[in-house]
Amino acid sequence: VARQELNLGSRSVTLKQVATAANLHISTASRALDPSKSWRISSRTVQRVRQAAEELGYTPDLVARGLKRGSTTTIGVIVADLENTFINPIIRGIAGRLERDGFVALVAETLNDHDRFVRVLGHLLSRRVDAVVCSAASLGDAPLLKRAVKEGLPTVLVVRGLPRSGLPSVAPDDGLGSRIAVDHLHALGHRVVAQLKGPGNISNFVARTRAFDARVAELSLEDATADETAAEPTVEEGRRVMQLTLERSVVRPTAIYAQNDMLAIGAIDAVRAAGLECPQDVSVIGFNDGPFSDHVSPALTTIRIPGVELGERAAELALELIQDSDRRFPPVELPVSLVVRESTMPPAYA
Amino acid sequence: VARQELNLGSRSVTLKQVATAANLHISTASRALDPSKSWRISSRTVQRVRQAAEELGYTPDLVARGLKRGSTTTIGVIVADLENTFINPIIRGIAGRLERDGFVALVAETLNDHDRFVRVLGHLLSRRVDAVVCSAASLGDAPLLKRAVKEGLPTVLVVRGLPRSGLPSVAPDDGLGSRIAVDHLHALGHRVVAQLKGPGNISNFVARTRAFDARVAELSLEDATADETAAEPTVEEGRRVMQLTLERSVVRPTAIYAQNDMLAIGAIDAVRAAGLECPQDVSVIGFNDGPFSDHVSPALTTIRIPGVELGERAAELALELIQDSDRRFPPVELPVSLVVRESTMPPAYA
DNA sequence: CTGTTAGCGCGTTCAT
DNA sequence: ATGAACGCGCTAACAG
Repeated sequence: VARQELNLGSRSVTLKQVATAANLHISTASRALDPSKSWRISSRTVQRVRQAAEELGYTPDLVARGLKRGSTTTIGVIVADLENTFINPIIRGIAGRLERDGFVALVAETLNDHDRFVRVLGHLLSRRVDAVVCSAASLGDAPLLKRAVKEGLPTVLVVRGLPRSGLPSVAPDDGLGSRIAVDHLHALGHRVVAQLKGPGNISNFVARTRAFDARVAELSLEDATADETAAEPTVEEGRRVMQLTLERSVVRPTAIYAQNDMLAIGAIDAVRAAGLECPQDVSVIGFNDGPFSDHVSPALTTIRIPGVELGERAAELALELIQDSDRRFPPVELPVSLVVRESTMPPAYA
Repeated sequence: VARQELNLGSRSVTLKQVATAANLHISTASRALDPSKSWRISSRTVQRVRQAAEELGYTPDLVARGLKRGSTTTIGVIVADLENTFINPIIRGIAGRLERDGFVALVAETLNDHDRFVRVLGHLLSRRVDAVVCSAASLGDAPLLKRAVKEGLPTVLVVRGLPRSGLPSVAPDDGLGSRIAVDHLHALGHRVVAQLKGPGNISNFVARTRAFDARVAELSLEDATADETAAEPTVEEGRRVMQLTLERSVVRPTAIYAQNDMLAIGAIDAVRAAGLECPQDVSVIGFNDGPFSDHVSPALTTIRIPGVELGERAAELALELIQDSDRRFPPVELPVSLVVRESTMPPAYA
């Protein structure tokens, strides 16, 4: 019994050995073991082969199969930064969806460095991955990725889209998120707001900025946003830019729209460092609702993106593209939603 | 220039084509491109081959190479749960170290399910990974992993060791961590303490429990630990067990040793739910110092494990094992350290 | 239904 | 210093 559960298959047992053990030709064994071919084989033979395989502990060599078939049932996943925990749900979603089809994810990191991006992509190409799902695209990366597509590598963007590139993408509805955020602050009574902008070379932040500006104008709110932009979407940068916002604004905003949770957390730090309180003096709303956003202090009001689903949908597209690489998919935008917690409240004067 | 940067190599360009373009035999081209063989080739020829490869955009087919060489420069990484953000630094460490040697990590998840573990391991075997780094081992898993070793798959454990299994491992010094934690609470003046135990089938929690018990006895502290153990190291379970601890203890502990940060966060929730305050009424110390532990409320006092380094060292061992699979490594224990933040303070009566 | 043959792309003998 | 030939393990024609 225990013996059975531990049966992993032997690396060294080859299909030929199975065939020999079953007194059959290797290709018969091959077909017997392939569910899509075994109907051509007498069921008695199939049984015989299966049993021989079982007894010897045969494991198909996926490398050899990959060479022969020209496909590896592997897809490359390119992420910007593995320490950025909000991508965990994305990876989970991708891996989960892939598993159902027997695919596996090869995860590689770019650290937002373009040279690394090029190298990583080349490496994945070299590994003959069947497709790539990329959540690390910066705005200048379209030509690079299109080059990969031209090489016959199906490519799907996730989270970070590349507008007007024609590349299939699955991204959160950033415009909607900004509008929901601004509306929330407006409804609470805030009249002077500011945003903490993420890097301008990432589509999501551009879209969030634009939609925020538009909504703020529509609602005739006062915009106290600083000129400075966060160089990276990190806690440190959030702290830095928030400090600048506080120092330089002629009239202090009572609410901050941070373009992601990291920036929001940094902003809250800066608020405290300035001797103020969040949310009493300054409300802060974030974006993403990553792990822990509900446990920071104060619990973060934020825009939730459906992380796992983004990953799943992206993997799904990749899988379909593998089947038919000529298919075209319009960009997918998944809805986001408001999660109200403790970091926002009506302004003091309301 | 831009053209150059985008040069990813063509999937379809084969070594043979390069050889033909250079008017050479394929095996000469092969040697010319292999740094460890190219010294046998006239440098003029090497140049010629390199140039041809460059111009055609040749990319070595790592699948074919893998089949031929019998190794894939790929190592499998088995983790319990991708959503558990404290493994991010581990993965980062592993991937970072591997990259230096041109290796790549194939990440797979077990969800702490034994059947999945078996399947995952079999799959990695099938993919012919050159080694496995596993941070998902439960106490019963030694036979399974040893089976893999017997199949010729170098295996190293990271974070979660398997004592007396003989399997190489790189883990935090859990005993030290417990002692540091208890000493910290003791130094603050606490006399009645309790621990929140993680699952008993994971070596780290067992070791932490044992060392805690020993230290508490040495210092003659009163132990108000509940019988109940967390079924998983999660916030929810921390909440549940802490509630039980509060309800059932005859004399309420003034300080809690949570065996990881998740449990600690849950414990703090439960403290609040009971109408108490952390740290004023109950101090809480955690373990791991994962991402965000410094931003929860109150900022968590905890035992820091060197996540990235654990990953790096584990990858290092795996790499060495690949070179010489007969090598034996004694278990490595990396030191942990106390990080004092806001969740601990002297007891009210001190 | 089953056996035969021919490679996938590459590295490594063994010759020359 | 280079070429020829073989085979890694598997699958996909093409027989029969």
